[in-house]
Parts: sequence; C-alpha cells; structure tokens
Amino acid sequence: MPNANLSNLDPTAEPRYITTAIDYVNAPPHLGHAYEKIATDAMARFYKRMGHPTFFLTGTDEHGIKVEKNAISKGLDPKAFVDELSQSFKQAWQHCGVEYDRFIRTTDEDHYALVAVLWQRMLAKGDIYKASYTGRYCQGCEAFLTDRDLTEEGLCITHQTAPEAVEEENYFFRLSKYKEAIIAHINANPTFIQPDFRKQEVLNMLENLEDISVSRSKQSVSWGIPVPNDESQVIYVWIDALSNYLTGIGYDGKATPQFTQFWQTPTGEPNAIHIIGKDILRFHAIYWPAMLMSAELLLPKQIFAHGFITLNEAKISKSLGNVISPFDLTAHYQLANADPIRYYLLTCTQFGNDGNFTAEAFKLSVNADLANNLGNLLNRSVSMLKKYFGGVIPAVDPTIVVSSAILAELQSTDPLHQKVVAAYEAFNFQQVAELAFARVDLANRTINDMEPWTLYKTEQLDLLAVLMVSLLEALRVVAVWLSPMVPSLAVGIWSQLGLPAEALENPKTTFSALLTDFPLTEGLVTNPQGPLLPRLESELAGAEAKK
RNA sequence: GGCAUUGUAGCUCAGUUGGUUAGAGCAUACGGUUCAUACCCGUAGGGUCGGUGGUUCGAAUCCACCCAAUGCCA
Repeated sequence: MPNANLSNLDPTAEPRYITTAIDYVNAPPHLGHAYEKIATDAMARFYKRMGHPTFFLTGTDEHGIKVEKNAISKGLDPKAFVDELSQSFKQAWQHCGVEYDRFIRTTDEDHYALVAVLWQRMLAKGDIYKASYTGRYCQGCEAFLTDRDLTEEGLCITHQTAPEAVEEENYFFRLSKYKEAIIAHINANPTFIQPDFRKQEVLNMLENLEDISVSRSKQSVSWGIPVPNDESQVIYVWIDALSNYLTGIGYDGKATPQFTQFWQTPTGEPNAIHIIGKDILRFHAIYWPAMLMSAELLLPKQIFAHGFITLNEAKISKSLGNVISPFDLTAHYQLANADPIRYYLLTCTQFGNDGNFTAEAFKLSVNADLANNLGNLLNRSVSMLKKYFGGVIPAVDPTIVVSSAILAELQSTDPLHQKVVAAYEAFNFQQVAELAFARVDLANRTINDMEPWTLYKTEQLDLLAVLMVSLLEALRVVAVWLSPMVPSLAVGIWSQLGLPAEALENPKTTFSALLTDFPLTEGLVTNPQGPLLPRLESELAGAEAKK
C-alpha cells in the first residue's frame, strides 16, 4: 500500500491533474478538437514519465438547447444522440493515441449528483439568488439562445434571424462578490493564467463584472440537469460544464482519497492544470475560480489557454466546409498511426499561439524531420549494424568512447536531458523537437565524418563497433525524449533496436528508468523492419473532397 | 474608443539582464558521400531586425511617437 505521506517527501511524486476542455457534442470531432487533446496527452505522458502521479481527464459537454434541437431534428432522444456523438470523440482520441484516465460525460450519473451538491452548497452560501433575466428568444427555435447558438453577428445559427429580448425568472450566481478575490489571486500567482499575455486580458475582463445567470426555465431548455428543489428550472452551462473537473477526479461532495490526492490536498497546494482554448478563458479564469471559492474548494494551479489551428489560414468551421478530421488525414496519407499529425500539430507553432495547417507544410515537416532525419538515421544505422555485425550489438572498447569527444557526446544524456525536461515543463514542444533533432543531426553528421563503410573496409572493427553503438544509443535516447509527443514512432524505434518496446509503450515507465534500465548491451539482437515512416508524397486533395 | 500582444532572411521562428561580423530549421543553388527512405553531409546567396526620433561609448534589445496585424473589453 503506497503511503500518501511518504510520497509527499519526494518532489517528483507531486501529483498532476491535467484536463482538456470538454467538447460540445454538436458535431463530430475535427482537427481543432484533436489539437487540444493531443497537446494535453503529450503533457500527461510527460508528467507520467517524470514520475508524477498523473490523472488526465477529457470528455464531452452534452446538455443544452442546441443538442436538444439537433436530436429532435434527427428523430432521436437527446441521450441517444449524445451517446453516439460522444462515442465518436472517444474513437477519435483512440485513433490519435490520446490516452486519458477518464472520459467524463456531463450526462454521467455521478456528474448529475455532484452538480446538485455543488448547487446546494453555493445556494447555502447565499451566492445563488433568483432574479429576472432578459434572454434572447428565437421564434423559430421556440427557445432561448445561448452564445453557442448565435452567429458572430448575433443571429440564430439555425434560422439566421435576430432573436428577441424576452424576460424570464432565473437563478443568478453572485460572481461580482468574488471580483476582488480573483484579482488578488491572479496577482499573487503569476503563472495562474498562461501564456502571460492572457493574464492582462483577464484582469481587463474583471473590470466590469456582473452576476451571471446560471439557470434557464424548463420551457426554454429541458435537456439539462434540473435545479434542486425547483422543477421549473434547469442548470445552465456554467455550473454544469465547469464542474466536470470535480466529478472527473472523483469528487462527490466528500473528500474521497482521489480527490484529496489530486485536488483538495492537505497542504493546500493546487495540482489541477486546465488546458483550454483561448475562447473559453473567461469562464475558466473568472467564473470557475469564483464558483470554487463559493464552494470553498481549492483553485486550479494553472489555466493554459492555447490558440487555434487554422486550415490554410481559415478558421475551421462547418459553414466554411473545411472541416477535416484526424481520420481524414491518416486515411489520405495512408498513415499507420496519427503520430505524424501529432508531431505537426505540436511543432507547427509555439503552444499558446495559433497554428496553421497546410498540406504543404505538413508534408515538408513530416518528411524532413520524421522520415528523412530520424527515420532514415534509424534505417541506415540498423542496416549497417546488420551488414557489419550481423545485426547484433557488438562488444565495445570503453576507452575509445572516452577518447572521442563526438562519440561521448552521442552517448550522453546530460545536459540535453535537463533541457528537454525544461522544454516540456514550459509546454514548449517546438523546443523539445529542436533538442531531440540536434542529437539526430549530430548522429547523421558523425556518420558522414567517420565513414563507417571505410572503417569496415579497412578493418578498424573496434572503432566501428563503438561508432555503431553510439549511433544506436543516440536513437534509443531520442525515442525516449520524443515518446510523449510521438508514442508510436518511439515504440517503433525501440522495437527495431531490439529493446523491450512494452517498457516504452507503458506511459508510467519513467524517463530515468528508460534511460538507465534498458541499455544496448553486447549480444542484443536488433530487429530491422525497413523505413520507420514512409515519406509523404501525395497532395491533400482538399477537405471538401474528403468530406 | 480602452487595455494588451505581435511585427527579425522566401516560410516558421530563436535572440537571455543593451556589447564582438544578427542566429536555427525548412525552402533555393552548387559541391561531396554511398551505409540509408532520390537519403545524408558541406558551402553559398538572401535580412537597412515595421517606421521615425531619442537615451547610450554601443540597441533587434531601453524610451517616445507613428504604421500594420491580432486578441480581449466597451
């Protein structure tokens, strides 16, 4: 039995609770949804490799008028409708190698229970009160519209008409009460909101803060969690959706062990890291902390607002008809797995800024880095080992490594490993790749400089052996470093090196274990399997053609 | 209109507290190599660091103003 107190003594045992936003199940997942899940997955994998007890939550947001309308228009019960769509998100994440610890749905039973508990606690605190609300009512929908249901021009998406202002009685949350406390918290915790420039935006938003409506009448929206003790009202999106982070970590209103470990720690040290899109920063940086303060719970450690992925510089949207799914891309390029997509999305931009996907840039990036530099290095290295040493790791003379600075560097992990870790900690996937590929480049350069084919012909087998092992060692380590970003490719490298792929495949095997416990020892039989990743030659025929 | 962010080679970006000839990757041209996925290695061209004016012995780096793009707020 692990002892919670003992584990607290080890800094690497500090828990990490990392979450994505939950996606609204109105349409199937596309590249934009995938971007956030992949980045969060890479971070979760990184934390696990660092030895942190880590919990990675993602899921779907399933209530609201839009889902209700869509279900009805398809002749489906809302639950049946969301069951299907939610499933499509799960499948997409499996396809993308996104390995979450829980997939939460706002229609989950335990979530209904927690939302009711939370509501009553906020109510008891005096933070929820009834008042009249002026909503935007659409005649066509026969319902009040939310921000989600409106176009950028403020028109109803389904009917393209302007909604009329109608008054109804709703419950309100005393958001304004927490204004000063939130400002103080943001100022006292400089990394609470990331990237830095978003912090000022939030402080700006806080200047004019009003209470928010947190319920709707049942006549306007029936598909939602009912307000406790008031059958006429349904809980509106904020409390329902944001509290998924509490349900997801096993909170039921009482201090469960999991909740105590990952959220409400005895030390008061927060662990939760919310990865969200920049469009919902307001709700996470203001509404959510206020709700948590009201419920007297700890605030998250950090809220990271990432940018959007555009497609040929255009926003991905159904109305533009440029929606591409991860499935479309892997099918089109006949990819064995989604790692090339993961690699491109993670490195095409600094995490936090917007990124752009184009077929050309995708092809260049994947071919140059993954196929040419990395894949070809593996291929040429294991091929030479086969040719020169029958594919078996030879004995090496340790004095040769010491006397050759280049070979020593190829086999070293310090200080590069520390830099890789620092880059991950900073969500800087670009830099992780840059550092890993510096090692790949060094290996390729060394091959050219030392000409192993000449060493073979001139029978300098001792030096040749050290060179070959140094090259394979560089590959072994690069695979470890890149494994949070491109897990399948990393496993492919280890498998060709004859190393136990299942050790690398297991997200909980730590960096230190991977680096030290699985050396390339004399007699190890490698397993050449041809190119790690074929070069992408085909052009993306166009989103519309793929549908 | 208010508050911010960004503007560095064809493209994507690094440039720490101001200090030697402004860097990387990709792309382009030429050369080399042959173990390898027409790969890899090397060399070269290419930038008045958005503009103007200041501070300084010295500014991409600090200050002021202006221009452009973007985000949030109103």
